[in-house]
Amino acid sequence: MSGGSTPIRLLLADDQALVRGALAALLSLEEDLTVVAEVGRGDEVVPEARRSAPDVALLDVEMPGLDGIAATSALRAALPTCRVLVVTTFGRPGYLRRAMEAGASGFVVKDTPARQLADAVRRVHAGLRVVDPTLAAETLAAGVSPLTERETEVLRTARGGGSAADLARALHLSEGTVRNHLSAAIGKTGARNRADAIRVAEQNGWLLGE
Amino acid sequence: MSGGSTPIRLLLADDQALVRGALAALLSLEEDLTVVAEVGRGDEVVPEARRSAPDVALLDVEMPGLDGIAATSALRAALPTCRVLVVTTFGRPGYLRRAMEAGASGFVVKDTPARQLADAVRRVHAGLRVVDPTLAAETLAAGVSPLTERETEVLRTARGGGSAADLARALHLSEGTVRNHLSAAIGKTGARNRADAIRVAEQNGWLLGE
DNA sequence: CGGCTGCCCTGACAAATGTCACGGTCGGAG
DNA sequence: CTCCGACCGTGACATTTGTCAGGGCAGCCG
Repeated sequence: MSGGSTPIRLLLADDQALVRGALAALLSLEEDLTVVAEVGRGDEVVPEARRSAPDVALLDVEMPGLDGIAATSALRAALPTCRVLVVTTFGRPGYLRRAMEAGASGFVVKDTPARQLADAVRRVHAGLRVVDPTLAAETLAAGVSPLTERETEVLRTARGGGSAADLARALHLSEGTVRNHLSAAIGKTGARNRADAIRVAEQNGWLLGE
Repeated sequence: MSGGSTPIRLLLADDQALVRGALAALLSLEEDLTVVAEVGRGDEVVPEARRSAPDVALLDVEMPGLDGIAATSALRAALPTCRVLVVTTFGRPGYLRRAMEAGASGFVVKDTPARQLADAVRRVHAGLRVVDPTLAAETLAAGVSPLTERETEVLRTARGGGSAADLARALHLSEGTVRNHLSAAIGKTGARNRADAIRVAEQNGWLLGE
């Protein structure tokens, strides 16, 4: 199954040190895999990758410094030969789409059995694509974001919890305009509240780009 | 440091299979530790513990079926000799307090370096208490919940996102009363919104007891 | 060009949310 | 017993939020 030649070099990126170390232990059990680098922040991925030249990078989505998706783009641009496998905590439908668009070769949720991870790494290294089938179905169902640019921006700013007047000031808009965008977003997401709309949009990954 | 006699028997409970397996791999590297059981739901902890008789149980807080805190109580009641080490994703200040009240011997966040985990397990097994010092400080700062029982209940129900009228119907109260409790909670949490108050209360672990 | 669509912006209006003052009950302290 | 404080419950009131109709501006197609 795995040649006895040079092992696959791995970079791990996860903000939770315990999980990172545990994954390293798990993957190191495989003879054809070797962990050459570990980082805890998204903005450390590219510098560390330049130094250690991994074959495959395992990136978490939720990370400080830089989004896992953004880190994927940056890494693909900096080291095109390095494949990316995104390993995320919870399978927000839109994350998969964004990750693939950013150049990831695989997408795995942390619910999957541990034994499958090594196989996923090998498949990605071989140039194949790896996706959770059920998650892929959900992604197709969720579709692309129906929100317009302004609506997304307003909703994103509204996460902070300020009042409509605050948002208006922050975005240099009239208070009524802000409320109108919010209303449109509420309608499109099928929510009842502003808070509800934020939840739905976040769950679908429609608020990503920082 | 560790005697060559019988190893410490461990039970792992975490809803993310990948993390669970990775932790098992990490801990199995230690000669004096052995993982005898793994479960993915809170309500499977006690039955599985009865069967496998572990010395120490590592429980995540966020789990389906039964809260990690509640699982701690249940496990302490069922097998008093089994120590509990709570290993949680994010260190909500109030979680620590609740976990200790429920009978946990230790509380570790997943940000801690992987090498310390095995030591934490050994300390817990030896009858010592293990807590993250910075988290302990935060917990004291956050203090006990200032919310009254009704306020907590209303806030907890409000998480679903319904309108005040919905809450009133669900709780058999007047709509005005619901708004009043909400208002009190908003004041006590220092929030501006209902949504804000929910966030703050959740972050401090004041909404736990299901 | 004229018509059309889609997005952005805005103010007026209705509905919800948050605040306030008040009354009732229970338990402990003086 | 009486007072006092804490909690619960309620309605009236001001503020905020969500909805609606409509105007302005770009791009696209006939």
